[in-house]
Amino acid sequence: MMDATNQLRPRRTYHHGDLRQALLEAGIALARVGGPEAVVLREATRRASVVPNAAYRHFVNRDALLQEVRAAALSMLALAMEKELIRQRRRKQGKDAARASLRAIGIAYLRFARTEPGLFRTAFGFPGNPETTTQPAMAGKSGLNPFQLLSTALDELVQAGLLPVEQRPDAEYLAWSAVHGLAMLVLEGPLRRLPRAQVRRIEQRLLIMVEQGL
Amino acid sequence: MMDATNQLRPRRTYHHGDLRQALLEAGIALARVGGPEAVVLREATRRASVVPNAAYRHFVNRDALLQEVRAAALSMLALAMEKELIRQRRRKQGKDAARASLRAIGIAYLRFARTEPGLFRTAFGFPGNPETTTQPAMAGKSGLNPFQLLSTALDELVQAGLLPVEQRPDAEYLAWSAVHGLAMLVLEGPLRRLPRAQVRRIEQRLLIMVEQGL
DNA sequence: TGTACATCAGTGAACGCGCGTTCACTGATGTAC
DNA sequence: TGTACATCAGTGAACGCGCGTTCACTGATGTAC
Repeated sequence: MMDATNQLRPRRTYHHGDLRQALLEAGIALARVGGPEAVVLREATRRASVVPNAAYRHFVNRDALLQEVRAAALSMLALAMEKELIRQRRRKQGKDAARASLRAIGIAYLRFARTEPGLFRTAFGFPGNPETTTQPAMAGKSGLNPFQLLSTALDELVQAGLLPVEQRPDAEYLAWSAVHGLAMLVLEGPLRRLPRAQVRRIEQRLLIMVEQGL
Repeated sequence: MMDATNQLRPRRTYHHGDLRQALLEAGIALARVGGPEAVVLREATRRASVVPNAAYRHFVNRDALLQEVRAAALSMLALAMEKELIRQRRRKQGKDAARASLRAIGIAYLRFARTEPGLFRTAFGFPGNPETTTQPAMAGKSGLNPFQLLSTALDELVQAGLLPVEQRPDAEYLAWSAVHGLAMLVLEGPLRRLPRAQVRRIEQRLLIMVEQGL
């Protein structure tokens, strides 16, 4: 976060300095708390201590801002996945490492949904096809977005001989479905009120189910 | 649909006859086309040829109407599941029948999401805990709601010796997650643009994955 | 069987809400000479 | 180095939007005697 930029108090200068960035950060903060529908243009400008229509110097409309917030959320998830990949693969080789990769992706996804529900919903909770386009803003350090990281993990599984080549095509959709579904049910479905510990156990079992079932 | 009730043209009588039912049907029609957010009180009253506030004689507020629409959607899904159960279990016994039951639930769920996306989203696409409460309005002919039908199928699996008893608890959440996730990805996620045939193939594989993975 | 009256289910008019967005503007910045 | 002027990034005021919801009302229905 910038200090002089993304402020709530009135500016001294007439010009803001970096309004675009400030609006984006405000948008991310809003999404974090309330999901995509909370990304309200007027509120973002309020937080940047700027008049509502000033936003139009930097974004063609509200949706443009929202898309950038979404890209940022996807990028954060990619980063979290990369981190978990390193952690899970530590001291592992061959088949173990391959299994650890897929597991890491799943764990990071489910944890992101749990710890950042607003951003998760912003990333996935409304129509859009974020995963197929390759846009650096959605990626982590590796330059891969979450979907591509999953694909890579599955490729690894094939190379390690743990997934038959003929099962490889579209396998990301199977894995993704399971993990995404659980995330949604926990987030805003009937599993919302389940105790955290129970949810964690279900998560573990789900990941095993995917591994076995693929 | 009633004919004299749910009309678009002005009534002859001052009283409507069955406004409550007409509003509910209008609400379902709206949900069918545009999902939960399309269930707009004013539009429902318009369709019933009635002034907006007349709705308040029958529903305490918009949300009350929406909840009834949702219950109706869940009930329709339960009905579809019951139908598919009969179809899939035909001429099957023992283990085959048990497997067919789980399969039927999954198939019906995925088909409902595909053919009635608006109602599906109304049933599951927003916060709420519809599955745990036992409310007849959400149920099919058997009196069971979709979640309970899934539970029953899993019990059957245990009885047939296809699912270890110790794996039974919470198994519905695993199965549901997979199927729900795919439905969401197809409906408003990155799989939206996939050709129907490919989606069908993925659906088949997903159901197999669940069966194997449980 | 007829009338008086309470109850019910509609009407009519109006609110506030906060949003996204457009318009014509002005203060600040940076560049050419 | 100083000045004139174009460009840029903000301001100020206002819109229409359609919604959910409240209020005081009136026409129709059904019930008690």
